[in-house]
Amino acid sequence: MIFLTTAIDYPNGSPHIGHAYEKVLTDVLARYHRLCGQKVYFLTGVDQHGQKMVRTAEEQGVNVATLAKKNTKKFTKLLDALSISNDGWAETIDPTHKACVQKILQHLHDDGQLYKKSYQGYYSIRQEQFLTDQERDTDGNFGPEWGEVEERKEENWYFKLSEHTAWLREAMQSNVVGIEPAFRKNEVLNAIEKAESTDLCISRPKERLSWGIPLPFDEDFVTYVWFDALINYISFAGYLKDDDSELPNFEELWPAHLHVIGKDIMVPAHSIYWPCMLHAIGFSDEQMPNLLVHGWWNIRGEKMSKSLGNIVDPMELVDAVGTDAVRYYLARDIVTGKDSDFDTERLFVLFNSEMANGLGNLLNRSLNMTKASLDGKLESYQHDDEECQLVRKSHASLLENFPQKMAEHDLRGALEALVSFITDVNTFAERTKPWELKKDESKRDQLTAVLHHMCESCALASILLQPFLPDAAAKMQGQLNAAHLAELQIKDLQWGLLPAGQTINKPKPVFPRLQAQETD
RNA sequence: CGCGGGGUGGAGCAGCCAGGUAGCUCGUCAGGCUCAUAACCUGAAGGUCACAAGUUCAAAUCUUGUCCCCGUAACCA
Repeated sequence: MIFLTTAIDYPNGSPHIGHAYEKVLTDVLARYHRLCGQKVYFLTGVDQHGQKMVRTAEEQGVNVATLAKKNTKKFTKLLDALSISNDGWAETIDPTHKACVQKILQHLHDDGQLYKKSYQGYYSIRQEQFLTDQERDTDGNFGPEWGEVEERKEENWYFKLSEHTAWLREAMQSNVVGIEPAFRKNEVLNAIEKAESTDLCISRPKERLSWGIPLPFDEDFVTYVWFDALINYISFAGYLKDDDSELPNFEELWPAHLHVIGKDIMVPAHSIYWPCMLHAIGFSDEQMPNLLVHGWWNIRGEKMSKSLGNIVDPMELVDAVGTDAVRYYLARDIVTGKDSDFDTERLFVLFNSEMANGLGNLLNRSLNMTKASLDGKLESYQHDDEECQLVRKSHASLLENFPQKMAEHDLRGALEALVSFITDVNTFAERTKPWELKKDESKRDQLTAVLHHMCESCALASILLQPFLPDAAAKMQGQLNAAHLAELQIKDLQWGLLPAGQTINKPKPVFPRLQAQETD
């Protein structure tokens, strides 16, 4: 079983293009694994607890639970709009999750991993954490990034993070916890040093924050939001579930094949806290998850921000250009792990040239000619020549390259391989000129061969496109009149997916060209 | 010397980890084709791969140094 997760989003506002990207990235991987014949469990969700939710609710003058519900809906709507195929849905206010978190806390408490102590120091309200001298700037002050800082003394519960850092360092160096891309690992190793000297405060006094999961052994406190949120990866995977629960079978899912996360939450949450938490709970090295850390979409070289007014709303984008174009662009124009520039013009250009003009047009011309000159039926044929062989060679090399790129999580590379194949087939059409062959009845066998090569190529393209653009792929298969293609797995793919005597359906553009610039 | 990322034809980027003819998309110029979504195909121009030194038979790729740019300042992916 391939267990894939995204980060769970913080619904104190509307989703932006970054949220959309992470979902699409993970969805493409999930669908690809399914295409490989693997069982997949794809989990995504929302992190509804935490002080910031409370503050946002106060600002808007609504009940925090109401706000959580309202904003959560925006995220589920986005999943629909993007055709995300998640199997599970994680909401941290779910009682099942709460029960699991409390069981884990109790276990850690009984195991001596937690202790209570009083701490006096400077507290950043915005960051919801106490500050140490390490956070002071060169002048000895706390910078503006911490917002309002006040001196505060309070008792809290701590997790003995420092007792696990030696193990973590070793685990990181030996790839027990895998991190992609590799260059991110250094950041983690540097961050471990800091964790060695500090334990993690995992509670917040109820008197000042009641919106959270109460500690089972101390009613005066609720759980720190990260400690709560990270556990979603196992709680919704069925860890410590009740017998009558409908959650999946944990032993089948765990460890997570990949936690797909953004670069901002790698350190410390996912690369320090999370492995140490699992280690403390009792998970072995073999049960450690892997991280796929993706980059950010910038806007014209600048960070996306509300103050700059350059936030890209994925819902508006889907409304304007459609699900296919958004999915295609997010998968196509970024190197997994790196940052990229979000550019609507690029979206138009790439989608129009590669999908509409390239693949869509290829399918359309192939079917039209098959319809017009062969009565829509691809009979068996004898003809073969060098041009046909070239197409089959390109077909074979795509079948080799595409899975390789996907295995490296290189979505862009996989799509480039697909586009390159499409170009080869279009070239094939130019050279063999089926529109001339049809004028000579004696060349009917050759014409059939050419059109079959074109349609066969479209059949393969439709299957490889499935993880990226499932709706478009289905439309292509509908026009090819070959619904059976959707049932095939990667290992089944070879030349000859369309049987002799295949009749095709009426062609209709699958990828309408995106028109002009959007009106903003 | 906090940490990290980056500097590649007009634009945007890949390639760098595992050195070996510099690649992709768009743009520009010229041509071809007409089955198709005014789409498709061919050819051309255009780069001292930031700079310098080093290692090597060979460096965009490895090492060292220098100069620039951008994050690390949540809106949080």
